Parts: sequence; structure tokens; C-alpha cells
Amino acid sequence: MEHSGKGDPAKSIALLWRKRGESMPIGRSGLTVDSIVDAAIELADETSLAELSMRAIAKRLGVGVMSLYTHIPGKNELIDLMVDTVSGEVAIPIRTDRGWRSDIEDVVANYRRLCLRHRWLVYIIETRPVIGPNTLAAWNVLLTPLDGIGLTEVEMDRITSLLGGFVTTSARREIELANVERVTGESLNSWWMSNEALLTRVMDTSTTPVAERVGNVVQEGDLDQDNLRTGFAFQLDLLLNGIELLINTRTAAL
Amino acid sequence: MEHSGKGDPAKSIALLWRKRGESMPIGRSGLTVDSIVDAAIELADETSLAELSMRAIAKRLGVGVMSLYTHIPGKNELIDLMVDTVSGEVAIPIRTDRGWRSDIEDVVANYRRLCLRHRWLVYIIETRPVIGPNTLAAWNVLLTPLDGIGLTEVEMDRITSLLGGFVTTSARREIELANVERVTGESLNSWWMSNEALLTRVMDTSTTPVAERVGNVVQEGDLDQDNLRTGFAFQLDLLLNGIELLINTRTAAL
DNA sequence: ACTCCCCACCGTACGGTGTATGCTCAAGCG
DNA sequence: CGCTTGAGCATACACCGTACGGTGGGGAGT
Repeated sequence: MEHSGKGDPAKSIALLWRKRGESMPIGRSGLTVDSIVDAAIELADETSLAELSMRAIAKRLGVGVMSLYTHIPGKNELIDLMVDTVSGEVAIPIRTDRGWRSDIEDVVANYRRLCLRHRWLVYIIETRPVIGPNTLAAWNVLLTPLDGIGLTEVEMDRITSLLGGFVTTSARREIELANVERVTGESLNSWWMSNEALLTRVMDTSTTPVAERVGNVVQEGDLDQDNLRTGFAFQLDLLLNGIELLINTRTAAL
Repeated sequence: MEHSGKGDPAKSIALLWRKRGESMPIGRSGLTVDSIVDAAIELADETSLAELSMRAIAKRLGVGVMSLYTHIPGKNELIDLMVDTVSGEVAIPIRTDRGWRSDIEDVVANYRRLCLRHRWLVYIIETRPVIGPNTLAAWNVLLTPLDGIGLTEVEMDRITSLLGGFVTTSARREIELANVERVTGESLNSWWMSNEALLTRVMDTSTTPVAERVGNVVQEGDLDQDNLRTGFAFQLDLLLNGIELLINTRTAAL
């Protein structure tokens, strides 16, 4: 179970807001905070969060394990740094004239791509909000389209929290299903079919008629990536509709 | 990182659909699948998912560690069993005459209470859908209010998935914030204040004006439990509004 | 009643994790 | 040139999940 915001807050904050890339005093082996974080991100990208160990990072850098601790208090703080670093990849928003809804869709799509590019990101549980320069900028990006359209600040916060949670959850589901293919080697549908056969033999759906009906319809086609993307769009639409309704009642009340 | 659906699917399914409480052949020490699962749930309730180890479970039951493996293939399958068991606690729904929206609110509130009662539940990542008798029943409960109001089966599935993800994410955030109080011993607000002071010294918000403004409004009161509940209700309302809009356009098209 | 076999039970061990401790030794400085 | 400082790191510890192989008690067969 990997957490962000679980380390010493003071130490994390100091590291997060360090001057990145500045000519830091470099020791014999050339180890820096930046190089450690970069190596950790690459490693997690190539393997997974479960395989991200201090020993593996050290090996990749060609240094001893404990050398890492000269630059970083511990693994928890390192994860804070990883999260903030990749958060820097979300593009700076250009507020278009197509309206808030289209802008939000762009930002959400960006964040979703970020999650799919760094497939470990969606597994990190936010113990406490860790505010680094890039996560702060990313939050600003998400907030901007919602600004000046009749929402209070508290509402804007709650909406971004809802949207962020939605994208993370949705991307995680997608990644998990892709992993099944990667690990088992067979397609999702064939994997499901083989287990489906076993399940129907023991399962009793007599008391759950609705679930049985919906399950039967869904099982056939819901497991490929296309369907997941359609589902994502559908759910996002639902969310945005809810937001739009709120805005309309707000402006109508004026 | 704890997963559900990560063990051998066949083994998990066989165990999930076992006849619970049946007079199983009990060995010398009285160990059964049920007693192991119950002990694991109690332990996780009292401590946390991180502290749930096979050794701790064995100690609680007064048996050797490896004895557990006689009844259960491994920890992954045990977690599947834990999830399905506590899922049995969600009350059977009685479809009221107050309409689908009120019914959904009831079910969602039930599921939310379940998450808060078993604070480890929200940390379990669903690798693959694990269909046990109780999770199936719970899904049926969530689906039932959405049945017969003009939605397709695929839409019903996507809406339940959206709602389930929302409740889990929201409850997890609430639990995490409560944990900060439990661990640090100080209130959320005072904890935040002390770190806020440190943060504002190093933080640069000149390029993130919206985030700064929203952050300033939010930081003051957003960290107590009351505010979290209000936020949950607000976000759920948004979601339900989106669903209602969909239904309305659907029935209007008839 | 005696024997035998099966399997629930479990002690030990292996390879992994994060990190505390204390040593070594190169670099910078007076 | 000698000394201090701290980066680098080998070792060790307390955990984790679980593979392996031995033991011994209870049920079945004669």
C-alpha cells in the first residue's frame, strides 16, 4: 500500500519546493534528489509500483541502497516527489472560447492520459494533500475553467475533487483490466469466458434477478478498451450534466 | 498494496460460493474457513489493512501460521473472502414509493456506512471483479432502484460503477483525514495550520491565482467531519442530477 | 481391538521489504 | 599538510508471504 503524504510533511514540503535542477552540491557518485526521483519514475513506468523498491532504484543508479537516504528521508517522501514531478506533465491550459464544458473535457482528458502514461499513479493513496509546485499548478488548471461561471469557491473545490476522483478511479479500472491481458496472456473476453463457465456452475442468481439480467447483457462486450472509453465518456457526461444543471439554477436565480 | 481478485480465480470462486456455516469437517484445532475470515475481518477492523498479516491472524486464532494455508490458498484469496463477507452487511433494499432517487440515496448511504464501519475496505483495489454471493446481492441492491425507469442495461451498469467508485473514493478521503487526527493526536485544523505556515513560506502562488483564491477560502473550514458530509451530499446531488437529466431526456424522447 | 493411512497442523527456512547504525574515505579548507 | 565534514555504503534487524517437509492424532478397514 503506497501512500502520498505519509512522510514527514515538513521534509516533503522542503524537498518539493526545492530549486530543481539548480547546481546542487553533487557528491562523488553524482547522486541528486532529481536523479533519484527520475530513476524511480522510470522504474515504476517500466514495471509497477509493487516492484518499486529502494534496492531496485539503487541498482538502476549503480549506487548502494543506503546512499539514497543521504538525499531523501524515506520512501514515503520519494513518492510525494514522484507524484509532483509527473504532475508537471499536464499541459498548461489555454482557455478557449468554446465554454467551460469543453475546457473541462480537455483538462480531464489530459489528466486521464497522464494516469495511463504512468500506470502507477492511480494506485497511490492520498493520505494527506501534498502540495508541490506541479500538483498546485495542475489543480489550478482544473479550477480555471470553473472560475467566473457562478460557482462559489467551496463548490469549485468540491467539483474538482469529484472530477479528480472520477478520473483516477476510472483509469485504475482500465489499467487493471489491461493488466489481466498482460499477465494472463489471453484476451479479456476469453479470460472472462473461461471463468464465467466456472462461475455459472456454482452461482445462484435466483434472488438477484436484476443483477443477473444486467450482467448477462454487459458481460458480452464490456471488456474491451473501446467499451471502457465509451463508458468513461458516458459517465463524464453525466457528471458534467450535473454541474451544468447547478450552474443554470445558479444563474437563473440572479 | 492489497488487491481483491488477484488470487487464483477458480479457487476464490469455489471458496466464495461454499456453503457457509455448514458442518465442515473440522480438524483438531477447530480451524475453518469461516473462523479465519472472521478473525481477519476483526483484526482489520481493530487495526488496519497494513497490520493485517498472516502471522497476526494466526496468533489471534492461537494456531501456527502455516495452518491457515490448509484452509485458504493465500492472502489474496482471503481478501476476496473478507470483501464478500462484509458486503453481506448491506441491508436488503425495500423499494419505497418515494421514487428512484430517494431509493438510490438510501443504498448509497448504506454502502457509505459499510465503508466507514470497515475502514480497510476502501483500500482494497479491485484487480478483477470477484463475484461472490454477497457482492452480487449488493450489486443487485444498487441496480434495483435504477430498473424500469427508462435506462438500458449498459447504462445501469455504468451508473452503478460510477456511484460505487464515488462512494469508495469519498469514504477513503474521509477515513484518511480522520486517521491524521488519530495518528498525530491533534485536530485536523491545527495540524493543517502548523503545516500551512511552513507551506506559505516556500510556496509560490503567483502563477496559480485561482488555486490560491480557492485554497484560501477552503482551508479554513473544510477539514472537519461535518464539512466532509456536506461535501459528500453536494457531490452526490450533482451525480443524481446528471442521472435525472438523462432519464428525463430518455422519457421525453418516447 | 489393532493397524494403517491420511491429512490437519506447524517449525523452519527463503527471498523479499524499508531502514537504523556505524564505518570508510574522498574532497575541501585553513 | 593535516583535519574536518559528510557522501557513500555494508551490515543487520524486524517484518512480510509462503514453499517444504515432518509429525502425530483421529477415522476407517479388517
